[in-house]
Amino acid sequence: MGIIRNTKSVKVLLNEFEKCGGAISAIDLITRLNSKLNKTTVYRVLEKLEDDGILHSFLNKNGIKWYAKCKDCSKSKHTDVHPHFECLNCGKMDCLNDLIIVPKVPNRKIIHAQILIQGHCELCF
Amino acid sequence: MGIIRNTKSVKVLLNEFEKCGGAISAIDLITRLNSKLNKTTVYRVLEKLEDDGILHSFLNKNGIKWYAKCKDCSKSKHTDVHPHFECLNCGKMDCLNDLIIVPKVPNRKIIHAQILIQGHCELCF
DNA sequence: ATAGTTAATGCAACTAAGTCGCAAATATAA
DNA sequence: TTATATTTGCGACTTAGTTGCATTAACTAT
Repeated sequence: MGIIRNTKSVKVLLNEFEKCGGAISAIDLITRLNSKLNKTTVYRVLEKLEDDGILHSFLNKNGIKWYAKCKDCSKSKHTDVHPHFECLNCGKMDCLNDLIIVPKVPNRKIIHAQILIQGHCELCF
Repeated sequence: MGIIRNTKSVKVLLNEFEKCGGAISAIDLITRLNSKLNKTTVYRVLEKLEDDGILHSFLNKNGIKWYAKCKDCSKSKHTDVHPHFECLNCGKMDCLNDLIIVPKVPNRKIIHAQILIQGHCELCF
């Protein structure tokens, strides 16, 4: 999988992340780009960009999918395991820089971890 | 909110958690109990049991809602903030006992945190 | 540059988890 | 036992995300 061709859709989507700088939900992207791209295309390109280590995805407290740019990930591994912060007031999502120490769990093999911290952001403080 | 009347639905649902001992997804409960309870009722009673601090809910990696019994929560506060472990092989979900130290985030008020650890469980090890 | 190949796109129809309104049933208090 | 208010079941609905397929566009080799 992963991005093979440098299409208009890929450019449009990456540009959106460039402009905004932070995380964006899939549905929000679909709304914003609905004159330029089809819903299905948005979902498919996001998936590929994630496979390629360019974006990473995570869910908010309602199970809605969000995407943000990766810092140091590649096709082979997503090393970038950081917590996400969800503002319960305005709904904004941020990637936090802190690395999380995932506790060892006896008799279990840990592959990945997702940490969602909820509260009020700088603006809604 | 919260449970007011001691109805059949409440007993049936709590009994299911008693039998199983662990976490159960809402859809799984609906399937298991579909001869006894209506889908809407299941969702509504689960919500009330959560309000009452008897159950807590969390999402798996696909955004599917799971419920499990609380240990020391009440109507007024859900203190029980522990990580959940999702087996990527068999789909089982477990509550882990470890308490997680949520990192402080400058300029933000932290209200809650959700930690989902993914990997292989004891059986799928 | 051009034609041929293969991947990407758009569209419409679909899936599935979860929600809502309302009438009927049932638990509790008086 | 009756009155009242909550709970339940049902059907219809909502919405994020997926699928199949025909069309279009990007890349490759000539």
